[in-house]
Amino acid sequence: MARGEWDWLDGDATEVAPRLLGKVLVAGECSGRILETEAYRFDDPASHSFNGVTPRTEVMFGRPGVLYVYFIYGMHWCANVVAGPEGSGQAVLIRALGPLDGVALMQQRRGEGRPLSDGPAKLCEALGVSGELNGLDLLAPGSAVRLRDDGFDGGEIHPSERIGISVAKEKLWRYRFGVDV
DNA sequence: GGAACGATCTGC
DNA sequence: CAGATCGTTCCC
Repeated sequence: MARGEWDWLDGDATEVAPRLLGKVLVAGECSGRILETEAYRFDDPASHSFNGVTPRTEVMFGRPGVLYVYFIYGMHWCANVVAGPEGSGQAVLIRALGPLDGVALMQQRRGEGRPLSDGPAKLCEALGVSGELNGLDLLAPGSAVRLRDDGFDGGEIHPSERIGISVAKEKLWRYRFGVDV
């Protein structure tokens, strides 16, 4: 992959997901710290990639560090970071952010009084992420959405069961910091 | 061509 | 706790 500090994205989703905690997701003037992730592996019946390459999952089988955005329940978008190795069909769902920059705009997009980014679809709405950004390179400096590492360390990471799935519920592939940050 | 269902959120 | 709401996938 040869991207220096992001080489670790080229690995199993269950290793990449905890490592994404604490990193910053930047979208235009808005940004937030990643506080919750879930891993979806290629051999995982809960993963979109489980049944192979389809028009939707094509991006999941692409390069690590790419944004995979999917549409769910007829109204919501969710954002993932493709993990590696390339062609293996793995991704990490971003489930929650702690708002950093552009909070006023995020609140405007979400609606007054509504929570900003404590859910996968909420954070997409807050950051203005939708299907047209699917396949974007999160590691390119000029991208509309990108990842940043500011050296933040949130401490201990707690694995738990993933949310909203009907199969493979026993896997502890949801990751959060042990203490609120 | 049709039907079932989904990595969610909201308001009742 | 159920409704909203439609793309994706699979089966006939």
